[in-house]
Amino acid sequence: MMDLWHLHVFRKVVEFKSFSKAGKAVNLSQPTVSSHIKYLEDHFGCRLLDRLGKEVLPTKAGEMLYGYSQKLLAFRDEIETALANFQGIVKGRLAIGGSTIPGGYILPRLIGPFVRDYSEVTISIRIGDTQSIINEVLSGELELGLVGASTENKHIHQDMLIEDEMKLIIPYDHPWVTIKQVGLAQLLKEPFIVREKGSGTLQSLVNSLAASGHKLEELRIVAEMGSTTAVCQGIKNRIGISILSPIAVEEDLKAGTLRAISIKGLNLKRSFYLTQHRQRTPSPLCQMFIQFIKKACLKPLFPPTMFTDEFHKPTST
Amino acid sequence: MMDLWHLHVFRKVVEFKSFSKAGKAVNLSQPTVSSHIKYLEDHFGCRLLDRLGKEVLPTKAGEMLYGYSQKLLAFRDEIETALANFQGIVKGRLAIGGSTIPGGYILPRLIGPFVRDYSEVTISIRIGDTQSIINEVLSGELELGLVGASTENKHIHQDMLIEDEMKLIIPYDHPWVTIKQVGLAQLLKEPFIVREKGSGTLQSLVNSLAASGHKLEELRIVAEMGSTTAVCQGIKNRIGISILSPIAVEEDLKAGTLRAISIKGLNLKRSFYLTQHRQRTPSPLCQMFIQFIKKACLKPLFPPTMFTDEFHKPTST
DNA sequence: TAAAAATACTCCATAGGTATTTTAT
DNA sequence: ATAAAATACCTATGGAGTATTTTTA
Repeated sequence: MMDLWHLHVFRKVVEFKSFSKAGKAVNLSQPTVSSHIKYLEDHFGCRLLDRLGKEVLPTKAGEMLYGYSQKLLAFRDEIETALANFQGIVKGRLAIGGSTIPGGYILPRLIGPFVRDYSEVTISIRIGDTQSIINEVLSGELELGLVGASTENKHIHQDMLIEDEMKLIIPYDHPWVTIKQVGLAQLLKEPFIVREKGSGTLQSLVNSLAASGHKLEELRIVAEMGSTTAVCQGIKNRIGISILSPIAVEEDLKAGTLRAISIKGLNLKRSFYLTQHRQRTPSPLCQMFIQFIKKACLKPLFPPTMFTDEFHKPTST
Repeated sequence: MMDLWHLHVFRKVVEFKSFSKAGKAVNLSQPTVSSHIKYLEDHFGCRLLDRLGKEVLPTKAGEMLYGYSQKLLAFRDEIETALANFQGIVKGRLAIGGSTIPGGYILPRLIGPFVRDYSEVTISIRIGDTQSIINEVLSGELELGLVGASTENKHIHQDMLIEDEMKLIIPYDHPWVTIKQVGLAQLLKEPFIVREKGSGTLQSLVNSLAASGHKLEELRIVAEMGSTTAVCQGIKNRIGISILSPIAVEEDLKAGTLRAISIKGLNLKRSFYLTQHRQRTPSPLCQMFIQFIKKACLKPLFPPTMFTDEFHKPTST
């Protein structure tokens, strides 16, 4: 089969008008060059070079092949450089998926500095429930996910990125705003709003309760809402209180319209995991992004003071 | 060095999503396919295919390479077909040179049927003296020439194409029009016009005279003209008579304004030769043209009756 | 005669094969 | 347990070398 090496040698012969000079140029002996040219001439079934003794000149067919060779070899070089560049260069589109909290609050905050540093990058964030995000990572539609722990799929690799501790969220004028910690027993009597079944937030709550030996049914559930925002509105309208991630209600906590307090005897910590396909090789862009956000998550995204009274003092700047 | 074969195998793996299926498709064993892919991955320094067990899918880099491979291999195929077609196909431009008579009268008549048969052909005729035509054939500017015999250049191959017999050309009212043959002795007394020095026509005349033991100076030369047309005008204006190729004055012979007669004791035959570079491979187009005009010259181009009285009778159609 | 391509031959690097192991479903 | 890729190892083709002959300026 004709290959690029033959054409490369041929090209050199045309350029040097000599077999032996071309041979020197590509570190081949003159007889080897002869055999390459012979191969091509046999392959195409026609003479490509006229050996005039003094110099070697291409025939019409040789001229055609020379022109084509130039283009073909130039294109080969283009491929080489394109792939070489691709190695290091952070460029192109990165599709990330996130469940509600990561997709709605964490990722939007993380990608800001990244896209500022790498202007040729487009990050696409897709929000969905943990399971559908994981499915899309499996299928390859998404290269990366940021979700809660998955059901241990063999093809999924997860790496803990960030810890989140849910809090009891109450209106600013709720009687408990002055209390430092509420007991679990007290909570069970309060009207309570939950996220819909299947949501990560509800799942985390169920897990936490179970860890303390309780069940969801023991709560006085007065409403079930389809989104964090809806729950939030429910709280503000005094329908009930709920357990949410402070990250999701940061605005209201800052504004003072909602307050976050801890519950004694209930571990509400949960983690979000960087989620990748175990076998698929991440693109350099993806690798760079992972590196970037891991570093970014070393310094806390959300100031620890956010949930203290200190945090609610008017800012001086 | 990366070659097209690697890319071809790689492409098949991507398409079949399998090393072994790809191997079958290109008649290679699965381990051989493995080694090809390994070569490419080493060459580019990155993983190109993710082996997911169930199927094999390209990485981002693999996708890039696949796209490029398609183009590169398509271009390779284009080259193959282009050169394959070039073999048989009569197409393109053919540069031919001719000295005065062939370039001005013979070739224009010959190429007519050829360009009619091969519509994608352009014939370019360059007229010049024999020596410059031969030089251009040597340099490759012209692929073919039609000229008188050359000075036996080693690199020139000549092949007799057509014979021409020069005649004494006289005005229609010249006293000799009724005579069948003029003797050489009579000719020497007549006012005579010659072509300029260096012209093929003059050279032929000198040669013919020499063959009969005469010299040019014995003629009563009254004028020297730079072209056949000029000589012709000179004859019509009774400046003198001349020896020319009847081919060049065909129109006047037909119209009866000039007459052509033979000269006893003077062999005025000369030949025109197809002239090629001995080492250079002629293009298929050139080969085809040569074949064509050789066949065309078997039937006389100029009717033998042209120089008889019969010829001058009014045509009935 | 000198210089360059073609030819003859020799050799070894490697493409490709078979057999087997490893890995993943 | 099965199917597919990786690995190990072997073989043989042909790419590339040296030496020589042929060709041509």
